[in-house]
Amino acid sequence: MGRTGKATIYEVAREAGVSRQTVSRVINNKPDVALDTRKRVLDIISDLEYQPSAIARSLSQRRSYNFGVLTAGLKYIGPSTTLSGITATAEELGYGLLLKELSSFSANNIHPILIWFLSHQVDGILWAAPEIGSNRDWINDMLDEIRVPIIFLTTEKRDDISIVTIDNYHGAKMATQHLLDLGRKQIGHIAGPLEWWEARQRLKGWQDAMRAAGLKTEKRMVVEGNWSSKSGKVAINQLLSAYPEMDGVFVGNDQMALSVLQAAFERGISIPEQLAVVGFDGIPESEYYCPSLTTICQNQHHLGSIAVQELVRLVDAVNLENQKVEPIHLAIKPELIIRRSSDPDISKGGD
Amino acid sequence: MGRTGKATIYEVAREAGVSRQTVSRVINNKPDVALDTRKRVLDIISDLEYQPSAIARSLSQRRSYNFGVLTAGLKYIGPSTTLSGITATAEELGYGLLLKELSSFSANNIHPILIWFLSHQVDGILWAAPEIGSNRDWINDMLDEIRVPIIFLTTEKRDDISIVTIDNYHGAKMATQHLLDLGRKQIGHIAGPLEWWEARQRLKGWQDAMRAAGLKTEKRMVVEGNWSSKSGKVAINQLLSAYPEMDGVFVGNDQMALSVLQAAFERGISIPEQLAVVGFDGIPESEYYCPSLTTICQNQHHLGSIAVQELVRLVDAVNLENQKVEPIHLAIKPELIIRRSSDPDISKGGD
DNA sequence: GTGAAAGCGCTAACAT
DNA sequence: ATGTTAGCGCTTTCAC
Repeated sequence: MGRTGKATIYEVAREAGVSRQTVSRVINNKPDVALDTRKRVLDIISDLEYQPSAIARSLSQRRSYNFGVLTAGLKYIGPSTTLSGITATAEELGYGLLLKELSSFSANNIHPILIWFLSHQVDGILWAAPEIGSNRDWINDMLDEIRVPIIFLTTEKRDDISIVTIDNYHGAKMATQHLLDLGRKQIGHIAGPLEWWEARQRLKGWQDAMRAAGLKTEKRMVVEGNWSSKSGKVAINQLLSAYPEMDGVFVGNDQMALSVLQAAFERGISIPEQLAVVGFDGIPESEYYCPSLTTICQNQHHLGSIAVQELVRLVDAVNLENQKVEPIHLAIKPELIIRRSSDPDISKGGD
Repeated sequence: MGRTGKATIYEVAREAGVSRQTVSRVINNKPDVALDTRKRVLDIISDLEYQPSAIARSLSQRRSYNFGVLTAGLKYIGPSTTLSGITATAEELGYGLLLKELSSFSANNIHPILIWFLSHQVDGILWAAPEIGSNRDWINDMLDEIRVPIIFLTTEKRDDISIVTIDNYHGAKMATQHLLDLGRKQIGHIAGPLEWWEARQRLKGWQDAMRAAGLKTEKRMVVEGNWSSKSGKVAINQLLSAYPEMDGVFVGNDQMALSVLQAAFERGISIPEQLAVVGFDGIPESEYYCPSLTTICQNQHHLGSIAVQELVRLVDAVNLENQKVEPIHLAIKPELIIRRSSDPDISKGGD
């Protein structure tokens, strides 16, 4: 008949000879509708190709069954993989998603985004942009303006908010310890941009692992990159000059590690014999580098998925049980994947 | 005062001693409000921390200023880069985004997604999932159910829908022609999964360029991969056996090309001297491969951006000028980036 | 089991 | 320049 979405609950009620509430009960699968009434209504609904308006429902019910998601740096594989985990799990649990992306990582005009989410009656918010510089400062001022549960990903621990993150510190320690276990003692580090909390955690993990092994960490052993392969190339060249006796290097991410391999190749440095390399992230390509890359694998898809699950729990707690829940703090442990760039005994490449 | 979002237009009207309509005029920046009335209302608004409800506005206005975006494969860099272009331009042009991701590329349960978008009063839809197998078949049945403008990305041309895409065919011809210009005559191809329209276009570009050069294309010169580095490794090994005289290869994407370089390295095949390699995509890392990779660069961020711009044009045309517009067909030309994997005269690596 | 009335928060179309 | 009326399409509450 009329095109989908044209019919309203009122038409259905009229055609079925019942009231709008009865139709409402049917479409929401509520009890207290006689079996044959329900059937009659369902028939009319399919006849009329009736589709309830989510907007009207949101207005009346004062909730939308949607979450607001704030992301940043979608063109990088990490954030987009996390988002992918978010979409999959939200779908599974019956929630839709409103998406905003920060135009720059350190953008500070947070208020309009929050307002936009809230004005759309989101049931909860996922703050999936990384913590950089002072881009979490707004929390102090605005936390109580937010009337819905909110979960922050990849954020330094604080007691007043819920956080789900990867344990970067632990991952970095594992990476460094792996190099130490291989007998390396001159271990450098190419850090991510230290404005990033994650980069600082990884640096700290390297430092603490070195110190725990009785080795000292000097300034010249660390160079800061910006996650890009390009910056990695600059960094490794600088590091090789400043720290020529280096026999192992923990690189802040796999992209920068790629450039370390390229530089070594160009200079005739053999990997892993002369220089053992460990990356961080575990991107799929890392297995196909020359040589394949030892790395700390963080499952960012899982991160997003867990975050949604926890957010749903918070929302349910508030709505169903009407109880305020304690903030959640989860840190997912990453995993060491040993490949040829650190261990010569590993077979040559992916196959 | 009350927490943000608590106050309604009614409270503001009462406090300011005007009607709701006047408040509405103020918040929508409409004319016909006296300067001092406007000021008084604005003061009350900021006193009460009033925030209009986007939901109520959507219901009443029968539009939401939001677009529905369907994506797929966010964990891959292509789709997520496109999404990034979409978010940036949507933000710029004043639109919000409702996001859905297909759980698998070839998923066929499209109807619920469409219904979900429409029930949320989206002003338009961006279909940003790639065309694979028969996953566009639904268009025939459902196109007239969709009451809003819709733009398809990366879709084979058809006259009844609007399409914005990269010109894959042209890119593949450029890649192959580049190898021909270098004097190579034995040129193989590692294709993407041929279920994908893009993969078929790239295959066709290779074929046509070869034929135009008077060279014949045989079955054994082509191996099908699935875009992953892993599949690329299998493919290049197979190709080297079936087509040993090969002196150039056009690889369907950069990830698979990475494995070609790894395989060549392991077998002692020198690149580009013995085998010239061209990839497709132009991912940032490709510059840092060993050796750096010649590739066809497609600007997917721009693709997403253009798609949004065109969608806004369609929406405006319908709303403002109330005119039906002809479907749009745009094909963005990709760009050849020459690096060391095809041309030995190029300097060594990124620096 | 079912229905009537009131309302969610806003805007379009008309008054004045 | 401002106000009134009547919705937008649904759900909640309470009555029957």
